[in-house]
Amino acid sequence: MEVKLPTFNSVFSIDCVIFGFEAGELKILLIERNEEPFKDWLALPGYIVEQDESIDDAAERILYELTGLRDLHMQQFHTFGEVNRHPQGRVITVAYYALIRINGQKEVKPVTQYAKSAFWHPVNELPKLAFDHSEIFETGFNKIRRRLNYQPIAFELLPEKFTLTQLQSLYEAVLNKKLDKRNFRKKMLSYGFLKELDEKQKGVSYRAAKLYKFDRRKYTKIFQNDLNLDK
Amino acid sequence: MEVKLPTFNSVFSIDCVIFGFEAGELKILLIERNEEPFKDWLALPGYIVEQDESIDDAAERILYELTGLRDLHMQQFHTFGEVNRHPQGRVITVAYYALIRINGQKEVKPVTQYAKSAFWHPVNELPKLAFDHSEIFETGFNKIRRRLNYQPIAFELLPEKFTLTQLQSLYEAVLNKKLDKRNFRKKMLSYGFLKELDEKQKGVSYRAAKLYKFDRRKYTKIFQNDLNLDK
DNA sequence: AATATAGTGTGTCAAATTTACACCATTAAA
DNA sequence: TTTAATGGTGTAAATTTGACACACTATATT
Repeated sequence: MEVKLPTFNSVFSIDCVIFGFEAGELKILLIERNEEPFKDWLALPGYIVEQDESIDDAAERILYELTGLRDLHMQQFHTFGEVNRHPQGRVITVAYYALIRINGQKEVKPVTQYAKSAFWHPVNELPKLAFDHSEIFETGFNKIRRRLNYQPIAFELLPEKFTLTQLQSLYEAVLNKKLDKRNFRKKMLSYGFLKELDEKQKGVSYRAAKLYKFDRRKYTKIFQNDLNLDK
Repeated sequence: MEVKLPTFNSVFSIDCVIFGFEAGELKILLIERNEEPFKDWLALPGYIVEQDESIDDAAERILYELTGLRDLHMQQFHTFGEVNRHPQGRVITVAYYALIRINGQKEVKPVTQYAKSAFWHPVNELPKLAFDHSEIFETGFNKIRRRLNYQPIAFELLPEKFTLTQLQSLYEAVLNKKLDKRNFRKKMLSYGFLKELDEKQKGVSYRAAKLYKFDRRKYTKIFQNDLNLDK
């Protein structure tokens, strides 16, 4: 079949808002750009979509190239299509978010030349970012804030085994408000998808807390009747 | 500043899922295509974004050209970017929804040649649509289903003056389940953003119901502290 | 050994919200 | 006048939410 489509000079890109949680603080991944425009500026990891890859595939590839991270569960959340959002031409960008356990070991590091470096930065006190990336970040942050209450996204940010206090402080960081400890625990445990382990926290200089695991099978069993919330 | 961007043959389009409510049924706008590919098929109103218009502007323009409808409050909900979703090349599409009062008078009618006709079709019993439009519709329908509970979208579908029974049957059509009349009314009225009018329904052959209006000012006053849910 | 420190883990009651449930009232048409 | 169709209303039980304080435990310090 012949291709009859108009051949505009339209460019598509992906930008990623990758959240992590470390030392009680919510962080996102930023890169230092190594290309014009906005050379040397801080930006969200993002790049151009190739002709022969779906946008979901592109999101994974681009994140990998700019940060070395793979196999995240990325979720599209908004498309930004203002005419002048890119100084060099028409670029429409699809924004994705993902959540990840920050692992002290695993260094984030660009695989391509497009970025000089990649690093975690607390979401409070973010500097001004390249392009409209500050707006993209805000939109994404609002998105996960809302989803926290009806999607099990918190557990993607925590280590596999976590204490209820860690879980609570994550909720507090995302929602930006204090929660009541007893009510929080009562509620979380009442859902029935947290599995209490026989293990305790280690290396703390105070009474060690019990560790829990998120039981995804139970979760989906409990919520299988809910509407599909993705997309 | 020189344009250095790659010049891929990427095409952007917009597709619209326009909901209406008539005779107790939820409907969407379909067009009959007048162009290859999928000539003569039914499809969502959609077309290609121009170089010099934002995607939000494009959505309004395209909807107008294909259906004659203007000034709807359109809301982006998802971007579809599979490589082979369009048989003639790479086309990424941003999907929008809008809600509108179906007005017996106001005929929907294409302004361009791209569509032969435009018409309302019940969301149950939808035929197979062109491209991946069936999937786009499903995604959009799920979206408004969810939003119904925390955005005042129901009122965009109803006439300015409506009865509580009409409001309830709209909720039932969107959520696809029966609701309890007394509880529904109690709840709706308790919000305080419905204004009871001194008027009654006319032309019915049974006891006429009171008419109500949605008071948007009160609504925003009540919910101004909520998170911004757009985007 | 005693003590200080820091965070863990737990229960109850009041208030608010949600749910289930049925019958008389009104209007127009037959 | 009767029938058909829908409008409009209240209460009680169950569930959920929200407020609230203190004893326990493990380690580090003296």
